[in-house]
Amino acid sequence: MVWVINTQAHSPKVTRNAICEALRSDLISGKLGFNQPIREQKLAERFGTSRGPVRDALLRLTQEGALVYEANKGVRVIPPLTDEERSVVASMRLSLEKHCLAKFMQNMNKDDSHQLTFLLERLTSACERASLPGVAECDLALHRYWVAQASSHLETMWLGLSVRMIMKYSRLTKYEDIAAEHKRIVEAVLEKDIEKALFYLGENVI
Amino acid sequence: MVWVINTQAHSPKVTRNAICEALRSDLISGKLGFNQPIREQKLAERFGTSRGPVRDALLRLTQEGALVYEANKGVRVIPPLTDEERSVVASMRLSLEKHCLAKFMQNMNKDDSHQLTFLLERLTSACERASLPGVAECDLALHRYWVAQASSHLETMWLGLSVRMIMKYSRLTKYEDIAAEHKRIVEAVLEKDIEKALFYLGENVI
DNA sequence: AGGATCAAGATTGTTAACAATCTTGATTGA
DNA sequence: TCAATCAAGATTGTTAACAATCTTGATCCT
Repeated sequence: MVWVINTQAHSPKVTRNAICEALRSDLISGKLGFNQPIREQKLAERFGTSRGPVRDALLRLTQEGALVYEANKGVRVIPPLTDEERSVVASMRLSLEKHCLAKFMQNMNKDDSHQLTFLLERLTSACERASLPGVAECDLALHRYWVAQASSHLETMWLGLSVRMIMKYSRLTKYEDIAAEHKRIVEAVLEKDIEKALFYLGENVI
Repeated sequence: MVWVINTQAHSPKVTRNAICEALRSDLISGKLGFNQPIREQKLAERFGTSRGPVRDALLRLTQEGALVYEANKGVRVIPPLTDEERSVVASMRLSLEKHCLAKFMQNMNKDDSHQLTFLLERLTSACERASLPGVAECDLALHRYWVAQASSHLETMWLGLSVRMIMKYSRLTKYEDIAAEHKRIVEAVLEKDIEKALFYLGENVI
């Protein structure tokens, strides 16, 4: 995530996307409590735009599953998944991500390796700083990389699954474990050992 | 799906939803060709609203995966999934739907039975009429029923998976098979035979 | 006191106008 | 002829004003 929010009017292309990513980041890191209503006007002021683009972003996050919508009442943060729902979503995400990782490893080039190394370093450093928003975001960014490289079709689907999962879970895992788990995965990927990579991925995505 | 599209201004509450469902129906039934661009103004005229609600609906279908968006160029119908992608999506949908069907069968009441019978009849009749839009829609409506009853959280996710799948596939299956497959499933459900129901579901969702 | 009714404020829903961007096709120059 | 340039039209992006709906709290009646 390298988005820089532009409160000025210089690059209007990314406003919608930027609002969306910023809000998602807030949701993942738990800055917004469950069931808390989201007000369009507040966000419009925060991002220096009108309500239009804000509505676009909210609608998108709603469809992604991070927010729920009620007619004439706006959106609010979804209540957490039940354990049952969570396990279904996790198994879906795992099978999707295994497919993507395997496919990604077949076509991986030198630049991909550098990107992975970079993303892993970023995650490790966030874990050392013990910054929850940072960890959650870097974690997702790493996984997202190989999914996106494998299939842009599947990327949006993966996003929805992952955001829902991490909103419930990222509050109670140990930072050192996260860093170590991902180190194992990335090492296996760089060694082109598909079986090992998928195995460690399976341990990580629960 | 009992939505009645309101081109008049009398019940403005459902415009967004109505536009969304109508477009999805068009997409499923293949009225719009792959990669065909979708123009906001045309749709606004068709539904008798301004571009605002139309944009909302397009954005939602984009996130759902039926359309793709390019900055300043609007949306267009997604190109079909590759066979690889399709098999991943199918297995995700199957695991999601198996979970939901099992859960639904545990809590099923008398009204649910009637609904299922009704939806099955509707599907059968659509198959007899050999109307592709009708078959695709009734097929989805039946599956959607037990998913929605089991978990509204999972419903939106399921929709995205199913729409993508059916957009590629619904063009080349035999109508009699569809009716028969669903008859088997619903009968098993009404007999409360979970194993049998899940088995037939697995044969149907490919 | 307790509940119903109503009005004021807050919030979302819709619209139309305007701005920015892209596309298309004609024109120009070599 | 061919490519580059430019202008006109089409299309999307944004905005602000207005309409519809919901929420809140005060008032009134029993």
